[in-house]
Amino acid sequence: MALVFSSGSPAGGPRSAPQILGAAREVLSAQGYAALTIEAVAAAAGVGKSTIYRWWPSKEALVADALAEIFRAEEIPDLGDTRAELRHAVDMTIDNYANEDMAASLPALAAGLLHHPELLARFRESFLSRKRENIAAALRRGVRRGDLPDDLDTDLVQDVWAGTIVYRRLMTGAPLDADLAERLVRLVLHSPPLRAPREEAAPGGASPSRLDPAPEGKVRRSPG
Amino acid sequence: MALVFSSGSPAGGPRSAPQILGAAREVLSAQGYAALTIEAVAAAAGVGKSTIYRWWPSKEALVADALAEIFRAEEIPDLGDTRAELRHAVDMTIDNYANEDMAASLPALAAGLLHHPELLARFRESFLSRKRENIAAALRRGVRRGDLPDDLDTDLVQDVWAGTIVYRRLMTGAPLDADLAERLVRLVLHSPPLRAPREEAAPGGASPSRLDPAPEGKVRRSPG
Amino acid sequence: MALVFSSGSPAGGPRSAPQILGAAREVLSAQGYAALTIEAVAAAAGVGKSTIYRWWPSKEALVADALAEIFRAEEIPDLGDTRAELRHAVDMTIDNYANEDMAASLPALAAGLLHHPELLARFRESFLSRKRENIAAALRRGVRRGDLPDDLDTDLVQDVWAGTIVYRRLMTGAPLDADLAERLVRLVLHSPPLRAPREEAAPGGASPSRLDPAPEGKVRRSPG
Amino acid sequence: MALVFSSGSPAGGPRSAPQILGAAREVLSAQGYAALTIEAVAAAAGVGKSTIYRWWPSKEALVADALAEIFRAEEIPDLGDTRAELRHAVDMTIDNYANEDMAASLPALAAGLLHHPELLARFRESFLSRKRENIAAALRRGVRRGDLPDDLDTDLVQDVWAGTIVYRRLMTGAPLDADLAERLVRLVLHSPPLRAPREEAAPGGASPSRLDPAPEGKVRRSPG
DNA sequence: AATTAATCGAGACGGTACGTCCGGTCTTTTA
DNA sequence: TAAAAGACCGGACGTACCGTCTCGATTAATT
Repeated sequence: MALVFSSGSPAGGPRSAPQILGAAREVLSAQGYAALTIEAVAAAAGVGKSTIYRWWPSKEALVADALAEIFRAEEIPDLGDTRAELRHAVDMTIDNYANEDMAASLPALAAGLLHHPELLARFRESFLSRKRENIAAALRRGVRRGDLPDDLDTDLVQDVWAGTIVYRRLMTGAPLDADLAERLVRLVLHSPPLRAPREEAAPGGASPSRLDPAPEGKVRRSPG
Repeated sequence: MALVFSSGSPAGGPRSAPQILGAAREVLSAQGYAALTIEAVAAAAGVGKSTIYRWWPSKEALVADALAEIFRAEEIPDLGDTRAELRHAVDMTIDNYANEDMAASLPALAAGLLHHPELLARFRESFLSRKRENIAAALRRGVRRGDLPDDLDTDLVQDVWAGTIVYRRLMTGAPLDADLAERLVRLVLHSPPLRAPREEAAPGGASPSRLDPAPEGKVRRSPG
Repeated sequence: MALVFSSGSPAGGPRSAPQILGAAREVLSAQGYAALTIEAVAAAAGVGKSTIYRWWPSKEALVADALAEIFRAEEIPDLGDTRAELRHAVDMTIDNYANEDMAASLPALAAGLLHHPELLARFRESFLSRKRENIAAALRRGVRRGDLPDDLDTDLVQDVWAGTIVYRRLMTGAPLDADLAERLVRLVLHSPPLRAPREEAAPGGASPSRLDPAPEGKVRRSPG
Repeated sequence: MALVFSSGSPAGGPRSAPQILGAAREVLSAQGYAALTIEAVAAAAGVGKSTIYRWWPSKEALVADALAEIFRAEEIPDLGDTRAELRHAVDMTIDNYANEDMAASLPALAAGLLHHPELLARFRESFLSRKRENIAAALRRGVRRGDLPDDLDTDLVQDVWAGTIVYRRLMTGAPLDADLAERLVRLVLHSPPLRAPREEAAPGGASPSRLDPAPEGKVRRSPG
C-alpha cells in the first residue's frame, strides 16, 4: 500500500520509509501506542527526527501508515460458496484485530483523529473503505446466489462484524477464535434484521420468513 | 458511583473531587482525550497538581472516574415486555456512546490500559461488569418469559450490541439512531447464532426451533 | 553579586543556582561561548533544562550571571597614592579581561544584546556601572589630591583603559602585562586631552595649544 | 578585496559571490549577527546552500568576507599635516565601527575564532594588518616631521584608538563623534607614555627621565 | 558543435539544540 | 495538618539549522 498519510512529495515517502515503518511497528509492539514517540521511532530506525516530520504530519499519520502495511484488506476470492466467503471475510477481520497493536492503535487513532477531519477521512478511506468494499462485493455475490436477502444492509453487517471483534479484543478481552467467526458468519446468513433501512421501513412478510427456516440448508446447498 | 480508580485513602477521594472530575469532563469535552493533561485539569479545578496525583495514579484513572459518573449502567426495569426491555438496554448503550467524550475516551482508555492489567481489570469491572450484569438480568427475564432461547449467549449479545455501537460511533461515523437500536434488538430476538458456545458445539434441533418461531411470533406481531 | 539577569521570583534564583552558574563557567572555559548550550549546562549541572529556563530568559542572561560572579568590580581602596590607585584600577580591569572567557564572552554578549535593550541596559548596569563608579571614585580622589586635572573626563579614561585592554585581548592578541598597565596609568596621569567635554569646547589658551609642556606641569604643580 | 576566507579554488569564489555577500550583509543588518544563518543567506541570494559551503568553511568566514568589502583600510594620504592625517586615521576607524553590523560582528567573529587559530590569523591579517600598516605609515610620517616622538609605539596607539572606539560603540554606547575623534588625535600628539616598550625599559633622555623617577614619589606626596 | 567536467539550484538526509510543555516527585506556604 | 502552590528533574514535543550528500540542470571549456 502506498503511504497514504505521508504528505511530502509525490514520491510518497523518504528513502528510509521501510526502516521507519518497521521501527514504528517494533516500538508499537514493545511499548504500546501511548508510549510510542517519534524520537524512539527515529532512533530505532537510525534516522533523524526531521526525516519523519518531513514526511508525516503527526504520530497518528505515521502509525496509520505503519499499520496500513499489515492491515488486511484484500479482495475476497470468489469461492463459489457464500458461507466460505463470509468466513474468509470474518477471518480477515479477526486477523486484523487479533494483532494487539492494531486493536489498541486503530481505536486510539480514530479517537485522536476525531478533531482532524481531513486525516480522519483519509484514515477511514484507506483502512476501512477498501476492506469494506471488498467484503461488500462478496456479500453481493451471496445475494446474487440467493444465499443472502437481496436487501441486505452490507454496511450494518460489517459494523456488526468488526464492532464485535474490536470490542471483544479491546474491552472484554474475550477470545477471537473460530467459534466466534462461525457465529458471526451465521448471524448474517440467518438474521432477518440485517437489511437495508428502506426495507425495514416497509417490511414485507415474505423475505424474512424465507430466511429463517431455510438458510442453513440453503447455503450449504449452493456450493454443492 | 464511588471513585473506583482513586487509590488514596478509604475516604474515597479529596474534598475537591467534584470540582476535579467536573473539570476533567470539561477539559475532555473542550480539548479531547489526547489533549487532556493533569495540569490543565488541576488549573481548571483550581487545585494543585499534587492533589490529583495523591488520589489518582494516572490520567487514565482520573478520566475513568470522571466518565464513570456519567456512564449509564443502571438496572433495566422489569417492564413485562422483553422487546421493550431489550430496547431499553440498547438505548442505554447508545446513550453512553453517543457522548463523543465517552466514545473517544473509553477505547483510548482501554488501549492505554492494555499494559496495566490491574487498572484494566478495575476499568472493565466498573464500566462493563455492572452494566453487563444488569443487561444480562433483563436478557434472563426474556429467557424465562420464553422470548429468548434459554441457551442465549448473553455475553455475545452484549459484545454485538456495544461493539456495533462503538464501532459506528468511532470508526464509520454512522448515526446511532432509533433505526439502529431497533435492528440490534431484533437481531437478538430472531437470530439463532447468538447462543452459548456449548450449545453451538452440539446444535440440537429443539432449542433453536423454540427460538425461531416463538420470538418472531411475539415480536412479529408489531410489524405484521 | 545577586543574580541580576535571573527573572523569576524575588528569591533571586533556583536552589541549584551555584551548580548552574559553575557549570556554565566550566562549559564556557572548555567549549567557548559559541558552543555553550543550555542543554550542556543543564547536563553538567545535573539539572533539568526547565530549571534554567524558568530563571533565565536566555543563554545571554545565564552567561551574564555566571560571569558576573567572577567579574571584579570592587571599590578601589584609598591608598593615599593616586598612581597606586590608578594601577589598582587598571590591574582590576586587566584581571577581568585576561580571563579568556570574559574577553570572548562580554563582547559577544554585548553584541548579542544590541537588539534586547532591556537586557543590554541591565548588562551595562551590572557589569560596567558598578565598576566604573568605583574607579571614578578613585579618579576623583586623584583630582582632589591635585594629581589629576579637575576637569578629567572619567568616562573617557575608562573607555580608553577598558577598550585598549579588551581590544588587545580579543583582536590583536597582544599581552596584557605590567608594562601595558603602567602605560595606561601614565596615560591618565600625564595626558591633557582626557578631560571633560565642556573644557574641550572652550579651550583655554595654554593647555590645549601646546599640550606637552603644560599638562605635565599642571599635574605636577597641583600637588606641589 | 579578494575573498580571503573563501577556501575553494584559485578562482576565488563562486559566480554568485556578489549576491551571496550582499545577501549576507542584508541579513546581517536586518537580523543581526546571531540570527544570521547560512540557509537564510542562501535563500536571500537565491543560491543553494552547498554553493556557500563549497566556498566558505563557516559562517564566520562568510561574514568576514562580507564585512571585508565594506571595511575601510585604505592608505592615509600624505596631507603634509600630521594632525590632519591622524584625524583621517581616527575617522576611518570610527567609520568602520559606527556601522552597527561591524561593531557587533567583528568582536563576535574574533570571539568565535579564538579557538580556530588559522582563521583567526587570517581574520587579523585581512582586517587589521592592512589598516594598521597604513595608519602606521602615517604615524611614521608624523615622526619624520618631528610632530611625534621617534619612539612612538604605533601598535599601542592603534590599540588605544580602535579599542576606545569599539568599546564605546559596543559596551557603553557612547557616541562616536567629532569630539571623540579630536581627543583621540590629541592623546597621541601630546601623550608621552605612548611610546615603544624598549624605550620604557631603558628610559633615555628628557621625557622619560622626568616621568620615571618622579611620579611615584610625586603622587605619593599628594595625600601626605 | 558536441562532449565533458565543473558548478550550480534544490533540497533530503542524519543530527543537535532550541524553547515549550507536561509528567510525576518533592518542598514550601497558607489557611 | 491537609492541601494549595509550585519548584524541580526529566524527557518528548515540533521547529530550525547544521553540514553532508545526492540529484538533475545549466554552463564553459575542451575537443
